Amino acid sequence: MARLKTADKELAILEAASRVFAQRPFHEVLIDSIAADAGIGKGTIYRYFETKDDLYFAAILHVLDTLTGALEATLCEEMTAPRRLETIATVILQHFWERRQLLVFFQREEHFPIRHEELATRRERILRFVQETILAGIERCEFRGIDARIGANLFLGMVRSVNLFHRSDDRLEDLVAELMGVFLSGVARRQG
Amino acid sequence: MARLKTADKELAILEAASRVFAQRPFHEVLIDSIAADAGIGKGTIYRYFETKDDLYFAAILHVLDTLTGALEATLCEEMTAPRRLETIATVILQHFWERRQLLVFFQREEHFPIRHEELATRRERILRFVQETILAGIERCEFRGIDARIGANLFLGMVRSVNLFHRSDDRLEDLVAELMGVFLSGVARRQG
DNA sequence: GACATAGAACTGACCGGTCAGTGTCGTAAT
DNA sequence: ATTACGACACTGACCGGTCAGTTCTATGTC
Repeated sequence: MARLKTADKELAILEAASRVFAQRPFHEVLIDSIAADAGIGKGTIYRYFETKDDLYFAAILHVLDTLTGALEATLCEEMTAPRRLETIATVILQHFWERRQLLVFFQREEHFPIRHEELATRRERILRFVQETILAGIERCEFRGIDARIGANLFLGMVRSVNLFHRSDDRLEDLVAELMGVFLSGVARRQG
Repeated sequence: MARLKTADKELAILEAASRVFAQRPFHEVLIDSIAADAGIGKGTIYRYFETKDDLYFAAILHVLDTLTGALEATLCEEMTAPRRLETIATVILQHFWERRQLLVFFQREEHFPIRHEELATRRERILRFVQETILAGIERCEFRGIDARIGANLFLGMVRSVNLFHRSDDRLEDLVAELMGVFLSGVARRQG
């Protein structure tokens, strides 16, 4: 293997780790598998990460940061609130579509109560994209006055759920459309 | 400890296991802790369950089955579709309110692809409560014509999310109300 | 007396983490 | 251009602790 710059190698390890950790629960993942996946020696991993826990944790942060980056890149332009939410949902799901196992990282925090703070910050950042969009929507009278924090969490809950139920022949855009339909209009039949 | 009938003891082990497994990830849970929590000897556990994996798995099924039972018990009487959904949300969240860590069991399935079938059946049963309610709602013209399967999953996604974001001073009924508001009416401001 | 249990003591597979040995690179002296 | 050297990244066989699972004895319980 060609020699990599340090930063590149760390990234390669993180990528490998998130691939492997996404597929099996922590205790079934061998450091050797991650090393193999990254195409490097086991010992090298320990030059970059103190322990298996550290690596796991760093992998989660890596995934969340990548997602945040993708969101930031897409959301810079001006849009209506509904359009913006649709974009968020699409970016999140697209980001995980091929490697959708990674989406479990969204949900695993509870198991690491010690580092909960650090993770909460990352989650918070993603949540805030949604929350601020909802707030803006309310101000611009596109949305009715709901609790933006709760609304944002409910929205992300729906996005997450897509990961659990979608079938291989479902098309991303259809699912997003259905999600947006429910979130914007609800399921109740309009009176009259 | 007083002698228990076999069935009772198996139940006691399952209760203890779900308590303990709910608090820490699999690899941090010692069989000894479960035995201690159940107030029985370690050896006895192995009279009822083959391996740690088996026990873990049985604990998940136990939790899901208990929930299903609670749902069945509550949903026997006739209700409107929205009322029925509200009841489902309340029962699920109430069921996990004090021991909400257990809800992670909902989400861990993916990591056990081997037994995925068995778990999928249990999940399916809970999903069906929602799905059938939605279908009935559509038939009775209480709901507009959405894809009931997708709708049910989105609904459960929201319910699940409540578990992740609620704060200690949030009141269950308020959260359910907000959830139902979004699911029934959406967040968009009604025109006119 | 037959059987279930507690729980301590035991065994050994397993795997996280280490480190001595092996490249690989940059530099500089010739 | 060639050689030599110091620094350090990398490797993977190996070590040692941990804990799932077993066994066994004392202690009930029926």
